[in-house]
Amino acid sequence: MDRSKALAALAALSHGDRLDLVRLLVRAGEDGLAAGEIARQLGLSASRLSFHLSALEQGGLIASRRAARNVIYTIDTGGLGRTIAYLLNDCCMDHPEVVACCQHGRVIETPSLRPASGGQAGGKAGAAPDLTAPARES
Amino acid sequence: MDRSKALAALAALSHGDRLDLVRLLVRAGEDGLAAGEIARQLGLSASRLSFHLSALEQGGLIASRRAARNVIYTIDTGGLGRTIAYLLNDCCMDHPEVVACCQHGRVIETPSLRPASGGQAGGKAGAAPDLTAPARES
DNA sequence: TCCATCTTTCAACTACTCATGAAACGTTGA
DNA sequence: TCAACGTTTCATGAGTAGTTGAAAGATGGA
Repeated sequence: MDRSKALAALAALSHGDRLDLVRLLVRAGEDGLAAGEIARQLGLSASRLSFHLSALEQGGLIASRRAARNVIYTIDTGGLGRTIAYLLNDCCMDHPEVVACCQHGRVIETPSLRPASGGQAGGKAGAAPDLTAPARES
Repeated sequence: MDRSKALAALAALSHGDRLDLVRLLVRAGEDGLAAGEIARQLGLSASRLSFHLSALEQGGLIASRRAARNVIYTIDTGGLGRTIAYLLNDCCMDHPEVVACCQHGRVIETPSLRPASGGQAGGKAGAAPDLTAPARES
């Protein structure tokens, strides 16, 4: 992932409404949600939502497809993952403490989430040392 | 990590100069770098650097300490890790594909995951997410 | 104490992002 | 083809971030 793309993605994520939007689309899974439905759930005007959606799409974080009269938006898990990977890999250069902190945030305390999937990526669990990891405070 | 803190951190990261600054401080490790040295290496004016530094400090991504005439800035690995963890955990809800992409991005070099569309998201697939499935093209 | 060095703060300006409502565009069904 | 619906784009104004140079604050050495 190149720098400008990562910057666009980060800029897109640094807004409360758009963070909510991402969360909503992650929950929605691959079915996605129509723009109107998103606007209803987040309480946004159509034009404002469209503005946010285009920011996220330009940042490579969501994708869209037309379905009849609706435009369905879905989360782009690849783009999201690459953005986070960019931070970890390119920016933080896999700094052990950052990675550990990150893993603790993920492994410990996984609340009752239901992103529609079975379980959370067991990826790597015990790998990380304690370090400073304040874990997430929720 | 609360939402407003995460937003401040993400906003701080969504600027090229500040991303370079983070990278520089990660490299510098816990010894950190003096503001003047940072300005020299990044080719920034003193006031502009100070502006960026305060944005990063406010976002909880760096810390500072005085050493004689210099102010030494160091990366806050905890803050950085918590920010990334917030994205993964709270926002993406540990979506298997995001996590996988993220892990691959770190270990290998971000394989060519299909951006959106194709995604066979763990959506409602039911079975455990095929974490190992996507990448691994080598 | 005075001066040199390093860093931050301030004021002014530009440019951009955000928010709002109206209009335009694309699609569907009659 | 026309009307209805869902969505995006446009025009406008307000607010905020970014940039620059000058001035002020903090520290150490003579």
